[in-house]
Amino acid sequence: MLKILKILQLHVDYIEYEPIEKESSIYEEVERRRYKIDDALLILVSVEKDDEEELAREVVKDAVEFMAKMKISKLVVYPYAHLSTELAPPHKAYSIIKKIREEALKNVEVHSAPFGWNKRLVISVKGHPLAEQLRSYGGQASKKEEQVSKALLMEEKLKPLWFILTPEGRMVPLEEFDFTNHQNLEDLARYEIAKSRAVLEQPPHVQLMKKLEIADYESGSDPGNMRWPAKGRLIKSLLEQYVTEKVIEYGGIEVETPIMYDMHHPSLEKYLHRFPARQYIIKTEDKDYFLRFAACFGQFLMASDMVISHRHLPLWLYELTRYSFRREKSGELAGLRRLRAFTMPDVHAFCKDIGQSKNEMKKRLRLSLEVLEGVGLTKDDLEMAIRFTKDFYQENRDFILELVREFGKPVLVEMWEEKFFYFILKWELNFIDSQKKAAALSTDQIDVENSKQYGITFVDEDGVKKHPIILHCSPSGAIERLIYALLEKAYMIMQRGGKPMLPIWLSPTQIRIIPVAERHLEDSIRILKKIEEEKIRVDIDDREETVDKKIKDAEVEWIPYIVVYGDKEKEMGKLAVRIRETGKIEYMSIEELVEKLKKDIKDKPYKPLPLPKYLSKRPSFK
RNA sequence: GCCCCGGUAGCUCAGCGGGUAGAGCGGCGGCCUCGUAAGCCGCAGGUCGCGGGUUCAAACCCCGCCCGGGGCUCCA
Repeated sequence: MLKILKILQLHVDYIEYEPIEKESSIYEEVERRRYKIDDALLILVSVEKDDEEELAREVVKDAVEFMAKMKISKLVVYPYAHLSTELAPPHKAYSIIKKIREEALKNVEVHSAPFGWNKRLVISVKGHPLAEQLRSYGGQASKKEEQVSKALLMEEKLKPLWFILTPEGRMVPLEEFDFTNHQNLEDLARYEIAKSRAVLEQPPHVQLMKKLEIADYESGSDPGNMRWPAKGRLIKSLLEQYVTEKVIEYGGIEVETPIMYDMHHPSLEKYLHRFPARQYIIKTEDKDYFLRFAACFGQFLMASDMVISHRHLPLWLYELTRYSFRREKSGELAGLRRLRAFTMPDVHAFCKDIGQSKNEMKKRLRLSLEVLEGVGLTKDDLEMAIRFTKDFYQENRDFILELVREFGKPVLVEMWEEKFFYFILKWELNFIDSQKKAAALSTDQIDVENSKQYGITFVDEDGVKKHPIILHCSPSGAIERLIYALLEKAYMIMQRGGKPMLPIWLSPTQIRIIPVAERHLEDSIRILKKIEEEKIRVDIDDREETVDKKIKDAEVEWIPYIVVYGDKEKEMGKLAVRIRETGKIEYMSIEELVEKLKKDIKDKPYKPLPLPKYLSKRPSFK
């Protein structure tokens, strides 16, 4: 059994203590009053039985280094017995604490809380990730320092192994894989492991989302909560509808659940504590609530009240959350890539056993690939990552390989020695953006714990109540992130000299009609009405501007089809259609144009244009 | 949360060794009725992110805060 000196190290806004009464046979003389120290590093020291005095130097060295890094000038040494059940005798503890103080005094301003007293203690810990750390010193190596931060405790134990798994079934250690022709996969691996970044400019999609009037920041709200003007709302709404339709097509059952939950609900409390991310908290007179950060709670609470038979399984419950909230640290927010309020389609599959869950997972990967493809992202735009435990891999090699084959390209593998969250396997499809950053879109995972936590059961063939296995899948990832990916993709096309555009079914205006002169307006309106009847979003630039100007404005809006209508067309009985994709002008009848568009759109959802059809009547959201 | 960069007209930005604000685009008005990426002329429009300080004087210097970006950290 190795003994280590335990220290809880806290970066505090302030600490305030007041000696109340003597508590130990050994104590220091001290004036009984309130002591307050601002902006300091507080070390709560607990000395255990076999701790050595030499450790004091190490403790101080470590603290001083940290203080220099964080620009903290004051150190508060606070004897704190409560970190251990095997305390050293008071005289020994006191001498080690004195030693720490002496060592520290050589380098920094030291404040010492008195030893041997019961004290009233008030602290305010700063909110950054390094503000709270449990440190241990000593042990056999006498050096190995351990950094554990609350909910992430488990993660420390975990030493992931990285591989690339090819569709042929080769499991290649990362450093041995030849990334030629797999640039994006290499970028993903680097992003996941090395976390290398060297970008200074703002993500390109941010400028595009503003310019195209899709989304913008809203300073009147919390950062990471966007505003969505008409065109953005339309695109988002179409995507929401599309994903929902696809899930229902695959057998999903759509439900809706509340966006806020009781902080102290027994099932939720446990789950909440396993999540390091911070929540939005809503305080009311009698209770505190948190805003959901996923659809899980509502669906699990619902499922726990359902009467489910093995005959009903697999059962897919689906909800599209508008919104899910995560109060991400401010420095992590980025345009539409990472938000504090986001729209998340989430479909859970309740399965009878592992066999069934594997089967469902394969279907869901197919669903996800279909959804992303429908949105305009192909496998060339995506890289897959799979994470699983060693045990699961050894027992399920074939299954894992099937997933890789479905994707059809080598994938990044992260293998854990042991399970640490609630899932044993998880895959994601990642988009690599123009800055080489990876963002997860679709994902699915096998959860073997939560049905117990939430008391979700089904009655099996043998009449026994059992806990199902739960799959958590978002077939598209956050809708906002989908838009981010589309805009980043368009930007990359632009960089290569191509013309950026959105998929035609998502383009707010699909056809713009430009009358050459005022006398062509009447005919143009007739054409507009005819096209509109076919459920196509069409508008008309009736402003008093030159044709050139109107063309330019339509191009800047990425409108896929621009129709110029003047004397020539009137005479010919055909439309001059400028096609964005090819850059060519083709002559065709209204019917031919409609036909062409319908071919583009296929079975994708349609919504009418939520803006005035006459550009002269249309305000700008800029 | 910390470190770095930025915030000036609706938008994009210039001005910043201190001396009471500029351009282009957009908007409005007028002329032009126009043929596939910006027609011409004129006008209006600004608490210089917010608050405090230094100064005879602050967009400019100092402090605090807010918003955006990047990095660190993290991503259930």
